Amino acid sequence: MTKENIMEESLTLFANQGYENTTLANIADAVGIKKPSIYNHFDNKEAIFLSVLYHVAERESDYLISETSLSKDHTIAERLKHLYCTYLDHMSNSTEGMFFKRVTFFPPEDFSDDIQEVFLMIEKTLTDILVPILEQGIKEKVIRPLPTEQLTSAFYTLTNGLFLEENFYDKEVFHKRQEASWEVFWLGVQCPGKEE
Amino acid sequence: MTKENIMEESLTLFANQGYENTTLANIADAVGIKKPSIYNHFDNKEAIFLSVLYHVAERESDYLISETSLSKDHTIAERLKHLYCTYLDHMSNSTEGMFFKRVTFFPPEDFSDDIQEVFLMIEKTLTDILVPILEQGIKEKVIRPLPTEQLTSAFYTLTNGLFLEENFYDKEVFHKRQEASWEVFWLGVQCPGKEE
DNA sequence: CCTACCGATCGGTAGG
DNA sequence: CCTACCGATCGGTAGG
Repeated sequence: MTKENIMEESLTLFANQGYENTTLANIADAVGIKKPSIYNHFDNKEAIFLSVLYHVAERESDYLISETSLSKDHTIAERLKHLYCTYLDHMSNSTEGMFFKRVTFFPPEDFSDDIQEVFLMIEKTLTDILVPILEQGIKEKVIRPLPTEQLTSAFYTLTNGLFLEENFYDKEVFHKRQEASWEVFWLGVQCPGKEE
Repeated sequence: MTKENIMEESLTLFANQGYENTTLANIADAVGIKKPSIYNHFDNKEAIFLSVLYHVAERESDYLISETSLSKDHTIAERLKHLYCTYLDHMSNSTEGMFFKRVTFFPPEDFSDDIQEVFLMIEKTLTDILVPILEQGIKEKVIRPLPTEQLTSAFYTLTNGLFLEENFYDKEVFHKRQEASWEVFWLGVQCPGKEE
């Protein structure tokens, strides 16, 4: 029970301040115990981080699979847009998203191998959701017959770009950017002659 | 002279390790002086950061103006692509680029206002270069007649996305991503019926 | 520009 | 799960 509390509070602190700026005293305070009591549950600070990292990785994969997919009676455009919006909203507004952004973009040096492993795993989960939609879109002649690798690449660049921008614009401007960038992406990806 | 050395070495350390993980002892070692001597040139650690931040901001604006523009006897496509490639290459391979990436994505809390100011200033410099090219492109019917705000927005999202991806892919994969994402952007921005 | 030093805080330990 | 404590290191100061 206490162990789960330590992990939960550590996740929040790592997400908001980063690993290096979070002290064991911060964690103990958040949990409501004294600092040395943490050592009843974890060997050291690094062990807490790794435990949190792999736990979050699992939860994120589950989340992506269950929440970002849209049933097959929606159009390709709707399914792609839904994936885009849900993924962005999750990464912007959840503690897990913040944590994941931090550790992937500026990994604490000691853990860079573990973090890369987790990153590639989650990207693979997303790719597995994305590729069937794109292939279906190409088959229906809604999406240009470009290599799927190129299409997924452009999709990831789009979402990654908005991650960064989310830090600098207020909600309203960010939402305009999100829509504007999506529209240009969609124009690029759409089959010519199919514009609405 | 020593003051400039302190700023130069601090820039490198901040770029590679981040502000919080750089100690005054690190800086002093890199410069080749003892830690207290730093206080002959700066009031405290924060003053070093702000000094570096604004100095780099100026240099970056100058760089953008002088290096990313291409003379008017190139096509719109060439000028846009050149701006894109030059900007990305600079952000990926220079110490200044690394510094910017760090501070814009996870700003040290105490400086978030200053960092936002610098980010918006540099974005404005880039907008002033970008908008005339886009307007010319629309006039020549090479670029879709979308609002320039939407076109610049998509361009920034594209570069920001790659800006981050450069951190977690090797050079080869990154270069493929850079090309793939550009092509989709260009397809979205290009006037229909003008595809090469 | 240096030596010598400060109080605060870091991750972690001893011992109950 | 706690009190009491460790050596190392942090940003910063005194004084020359």
